[in-house]
Amino acid sequence: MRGIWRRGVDVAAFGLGFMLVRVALPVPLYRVFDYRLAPGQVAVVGARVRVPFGRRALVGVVVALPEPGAAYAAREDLRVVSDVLDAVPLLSAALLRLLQWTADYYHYPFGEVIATALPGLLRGGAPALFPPVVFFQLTAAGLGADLAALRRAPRQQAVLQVLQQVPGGLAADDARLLALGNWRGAMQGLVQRGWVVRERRERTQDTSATRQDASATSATLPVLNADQAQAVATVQGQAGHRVYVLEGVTGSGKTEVYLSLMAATLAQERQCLVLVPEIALTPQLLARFRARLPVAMTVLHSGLSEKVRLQGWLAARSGQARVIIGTRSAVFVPWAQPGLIVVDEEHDASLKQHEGLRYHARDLAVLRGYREDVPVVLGSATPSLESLANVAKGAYQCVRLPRRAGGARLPSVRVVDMRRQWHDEGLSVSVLDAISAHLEAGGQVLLFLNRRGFAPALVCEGCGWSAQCPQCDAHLTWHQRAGLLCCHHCGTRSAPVRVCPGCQGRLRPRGEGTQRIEAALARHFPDAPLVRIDRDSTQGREAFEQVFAAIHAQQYRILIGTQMLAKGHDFPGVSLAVILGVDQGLFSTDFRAQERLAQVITQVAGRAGRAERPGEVLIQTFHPEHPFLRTLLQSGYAVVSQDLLEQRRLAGLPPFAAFALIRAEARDSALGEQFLAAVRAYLLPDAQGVAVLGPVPAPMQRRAGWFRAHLLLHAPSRSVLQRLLRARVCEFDALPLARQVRWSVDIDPVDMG
DNA sequence: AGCACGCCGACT
DNA sequence: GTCGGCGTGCTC
Repeated sequence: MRGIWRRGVDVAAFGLGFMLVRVALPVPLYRVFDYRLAPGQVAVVGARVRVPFGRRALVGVVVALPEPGAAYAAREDLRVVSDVLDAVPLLSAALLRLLQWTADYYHYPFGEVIATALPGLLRGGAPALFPPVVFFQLTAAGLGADLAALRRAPRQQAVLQVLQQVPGGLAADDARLLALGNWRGAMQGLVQRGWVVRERRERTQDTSATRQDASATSATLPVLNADQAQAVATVQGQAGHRVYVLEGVTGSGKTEVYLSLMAATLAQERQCLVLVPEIALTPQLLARFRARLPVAMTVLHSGLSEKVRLQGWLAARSGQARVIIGTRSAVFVPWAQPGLIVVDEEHDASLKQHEGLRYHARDLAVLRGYREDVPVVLGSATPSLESLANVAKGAYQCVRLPRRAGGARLPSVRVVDMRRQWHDEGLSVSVLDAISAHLEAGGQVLLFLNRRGFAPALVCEGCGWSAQCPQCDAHLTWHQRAGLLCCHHCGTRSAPVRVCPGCQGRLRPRGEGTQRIEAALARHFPDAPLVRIDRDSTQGREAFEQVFAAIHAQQYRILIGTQMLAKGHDFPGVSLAVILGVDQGLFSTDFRAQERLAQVITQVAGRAGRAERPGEVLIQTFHPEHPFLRTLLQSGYAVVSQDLLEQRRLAGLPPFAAFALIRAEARDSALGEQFLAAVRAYLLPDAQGVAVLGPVPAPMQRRAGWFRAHLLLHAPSRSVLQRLLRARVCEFDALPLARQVRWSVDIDPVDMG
């Protein structure tokens, strides 16, 4: 045997042509595949390989090097690796183990888990190198050129000036160029003068995604108040892995605590990974970090171009990016020097992926922190019941910031009883009066309603008919601005119906969406500039940024919006927050509805009165006596969440039990349930301790033309549940009807719909 | 998932 | 007589 062995058994090299690699491929199959290496090929665990698979070629990742041993004789038929794409592991052994665990826990094919963890370009086989970039460099003539000669071409002058400061040349995506705005025309002019040459260059390090802010040349450490200092000391007092729940009321300065912990981590030459629930939260967090930490940072989320995403991913992997800010998929990003994981807004349901590999980024962050022995900080003003239960168990440690920073007071919260007063288009007199008082006092007013459109239904006055989605079991939402009926479940849009098709009666919008509230407010307060912020009004990220800048500049006095408005943003000028549409949350059948309602009320309420001005919060409801609302208002989230936890414990619901939801959908109404009946029959003989409930039609049975059904598995613990599912989910495909339905397994489902 | 093979209806 | 429907079988 003439194999080359480096790093123990991690390297397979040609010897007598019998080296094997075990490859995970991006196919929905619960297994891996063995291949032979051709003479001369070398592959390491974690490297990508291109292999023949059936009639096609696929890119997979080497996950093990099986010993040929005595079994080799039987394996001469193995196919041969076509290409080894990485000379060094693209994915470390530690990351592969995390991905393997993810595949096992969420019952998803390993190869597909790996594929979701890789940037698209790497998945497709692109080299793991920073993409070449266009460089601009001065010629000798350009170096000696006189700036004054360009007096009549100020843009060229500006570009030349920048280039003369950087003799090595500048990349087209360099911050110093981007800062000039529209520089391309001017650069072209300089190229034509013969002062600049344009060339493509390979690069070994990222020059854009990880760019560090030139202004933050030294760490400006935050000045912490006593609570913050205590929080930081608690986390720093213990080495290695621990999970901390940083429970900080809105305005208490959680970000300052993150910054402090990050600065200490960076000082130890380690990297920081910060996860946020939404893309929209990354720019402001990045800006705050950049202003304070003088290190290269990168952002990773699905809104980036493939090239930029690859750069960021590689920068994290190489250690060039010292801070990585990302949405949930960033939990899988490789890093060279693990240091600290922060999960911001850890209660947010967006951290759970709701299709494909249905992982929870917070839960995986905790596991990853454990595996890599780094602290994990879960931050929220309204921690999830899961995290609070872990605190109660002693598994996580709670660190509190109970006061607003800067001495700001918490807002006063009042319930407005809708039954006792006149209201207009969903706005009560009390609310209208309060808005007018706050506007007069110079404050901004924020109204929250988690429903887009003008009205959630269009109903006939005569016979009660209402416009229904042809694809879903749902009302169409009336969008007055666009003049369209829209389905919020499948995206169908249709021209409005003018009269009732049954009785020719008049149609009326029923209920309120943000557009209707906007229209009513515009009528009541014609002089107050108003802005609506929801998915319909604020498309694209720059639109979002611009609107927020305008709000900060007090260009708007009234803000009306959906959760887009409620998540994590600071509005220092807002003195009144009004929360509308809480009632459906009070009586929802979803066992998480009250937790979510408590979180959203607390989060929106936190938007009011952040500075010296005391804020006011109004909650409009037809059920002011509801015990949940009373407790929330009298005692706050901390008490309500403990109440809800106790209810969950008594009812045997998560986090005191483990759920898995098996979903199936088909074009034919009965197939999904029939398939799930087969799943049930398959599981039942070994389901001791696990309640198999259903199959039942999903709460909204038809959606986008698919009939949906569920099977709910309810176990006293995750391990009991996993014991049943292990080695069984991978057999579901062999059950009758499996090929005629779309099925999926959702472990720890967040959305039970 | 792809991509083949294989056996029954309406078309040049 | 073929083109083509999607059932089912396999992928190292």
